Amino acid sequence: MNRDADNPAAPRYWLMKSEPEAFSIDDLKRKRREPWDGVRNYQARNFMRDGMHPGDRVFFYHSNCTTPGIVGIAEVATDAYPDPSQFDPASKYFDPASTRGQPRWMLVDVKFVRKLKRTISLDELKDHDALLAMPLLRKGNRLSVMPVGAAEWAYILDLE
DNA sequence: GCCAACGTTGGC
DNA sequence: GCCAACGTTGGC
Repeated sequence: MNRDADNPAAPRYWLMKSEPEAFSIDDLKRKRREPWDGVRNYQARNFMRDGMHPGDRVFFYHSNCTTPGIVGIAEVATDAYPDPSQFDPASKYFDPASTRGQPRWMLVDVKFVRKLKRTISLDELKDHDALLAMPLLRKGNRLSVMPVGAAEWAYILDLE
């Protein structure tokens, strides 16, 4: 995470996974903006809490589906704030160990930018040596929020 | 602080 | 639905 270290205001790039049956790019398009709730992994939380800022660009990735891959572009709309679902006993994301004084889980709002003209599938991404260093392509990786390098971002957009 | 058991993610 | 990979939990 030292890219753009000399320019903290430079836009950053991310990838966020969602299962389309739970929340798809079309859902985001319809709602235009959505709190990215339910992240319960510390590393993913840290990226949102410490790394994300309004204006950062996000690849929207569909996971756990027929054709996993990048399907659209979104934008970070807020700085991180406590995920309300952690306080809601009726939510499946409820965390009894979290308190409002010391919330454990943070989120950002994400807004729709556009769908890609086509899905750039995981299979296709794997075919490009320039992308092999991406955490997304590392075997066994389960992170749902991860940084994307500026060069990788541009490279992937060129595939579209 | 180790590590076995368990739960989850997510590709296939 | 299977299962590899990985994170978390909790007994000790």
